[in-house]
This record gives sequence, C-alpha cells and structure tokens, in this order.
Amino acid sequence: MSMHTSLPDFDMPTEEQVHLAAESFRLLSDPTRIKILWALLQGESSVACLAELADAAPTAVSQHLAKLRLAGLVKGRREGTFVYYTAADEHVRRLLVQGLYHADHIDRDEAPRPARTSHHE
Amino acid sequence: MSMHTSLPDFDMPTEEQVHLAAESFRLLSDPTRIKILWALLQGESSVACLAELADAAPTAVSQHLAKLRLAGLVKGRREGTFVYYTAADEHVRRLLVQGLYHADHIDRDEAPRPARTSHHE
DNA sequence: ATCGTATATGCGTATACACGCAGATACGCA
DNA sequence: TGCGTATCTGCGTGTATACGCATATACGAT
Repeated sequence: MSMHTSLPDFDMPTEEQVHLAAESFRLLSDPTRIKILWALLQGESSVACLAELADAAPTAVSQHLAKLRLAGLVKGRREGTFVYYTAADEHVRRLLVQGLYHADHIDRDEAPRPARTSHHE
Repeated sequence: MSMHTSLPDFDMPTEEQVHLAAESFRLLSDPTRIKILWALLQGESSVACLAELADAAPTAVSQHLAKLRLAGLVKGRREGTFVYYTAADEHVRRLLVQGLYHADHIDRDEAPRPARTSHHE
C-alpha cells in the first residue's frame, strides 16, 4: 500500500493544457487587466476609454491589451485611429466572474498549524 | 473635448474585489500549483503524494500549499506526521475547470495589425 | 533517548513582469 | 503637404516569485 509511486490513474490534464491555463490565469492576475476585461464585458471600448475606466496610463493599457490579444482573450477592431476592443468569448466572462465571485467567498483558513507540539503548550 | 472623463456607470467591482481576484488568479498561474489543485479536486492528498503527482520536489510543493492555504484555496488536515490537503470549496473547482476548459478553446487572433496600410507591407 | 520520515522555513539566485519614458507609426483634417 | 491625436514599440528599473539547497521542527518506532 501507500504506493507513492502510483501515478495519476485519474484524468490529469496534459502539460500543454496546464501551460495554457496557467498563461490565461497569469494574464488575469493583474488588477489593471482585470478592470480592462471587466469593462470590455460591458461592451467594446477604445484604449483611451479603457485607460480612464481602469485608471491607468494609455501606454500601459495598450501593452496590456496587446498581451491579452496575443493570448486570445480580447479581439480588436480598428476604426480610423481608434481600436475598439472586445472580450474574445464567453469563457473570458465566466472565468472573470468566477474569480470576482470567488473573491467574495474566500475563507482564509490558516488552520493546520505547522505542527507545534513541544515548546510547552 | 471628448469627455473621456465619464466614469463607469455600470457596476465596476471594488478595488478590494479586484485585488482579491487578482491574487487568486496569480496563485492559479503556476503550472505546479494547477497540477496540485487538480489532484486535490480528486480528493485529499499529502505533500509527498502531491509532489509525485505534480512531478515536483516535496519542498516546493509544501511552499506552494502554504501559499494556497493562506489564500484560502486549500485546507489542511494534520494526521500524525502527514498533512492531508483538500481543495477549499467548489469555487476552486469551477475556476480551475473554466481555466483548463478555456485552454482548449483559445483562438489566438493576432488580427488587428497595428494599422498597417501604406508602407507597402 | 535516538533514528528516520514528513513537513515547514530561511536564504540566495535567476527569471519574469509592470510601469514610466521616449520615439515611431497610422489616421483625419486643414 | 504639415499638424494633432491615437495607438504601438523599445529600453531601463524596481519589484516579485519559483526553485534548489540547507536547516529546523514534529511525529512514530525501535
């Protein structure tokens, strides 16, 4: 028994899936990008407008959008000098909603003390 | 002109919500932690076992679990020298599932070229 | 009490990222 | 054509983090 050597017999995601998921989560791990994406879930918007909404510099927002676009989380539609961005799909919405909803239900349980026994107590 | 100054009249999450969500996403943005959490969704497990499943050093896994525990994503139950961890709640499952599912549907659209018109491409 | 296992902590290092600034490119208008 | 706005790109810097190693602590068995 206690075969630590027994490897996953349940369905473990592939390395590629894990890597891609990690990348998506990483892009969602920045407050500015979360604000940008949340704003985009309400409808398409331009860089400058998103900069206002997210309270960040247009340059920074542009860079964030570039990364989000390369990761396939947002799409851009150029119209003259403006580029109107939109959230890529419903997955983004669900992901973001789950994250924000989860934020309201966090139960920080620092319970299992690192095992303090001796030390008299 | 152009009143960019018009701020969100739709329901924008609070700074705290955004911060907490970002923190959760950040913890989910590491391949090793994703593997650990995925394994924990199948049931409780110890550090050493999780180290095998995630193909990582027990020390590293312990540190990851400590961070996940402080963030309220996992809970630990000590039994002798072993500490059996479990995913904190269903939110974690949904979040992780959404992320991994999303990974299978990514449509990397690098479309909106930075506006190349003339310049003879 | 001593030893071995299981887990946790501290330190050093290499890597990655966010942001600000400057410069480049594209579009609309006169 | 030239000017202004909107957006994009490159560089430098400070900060954060993952990992390996060594060490500390806790528990069970001899």
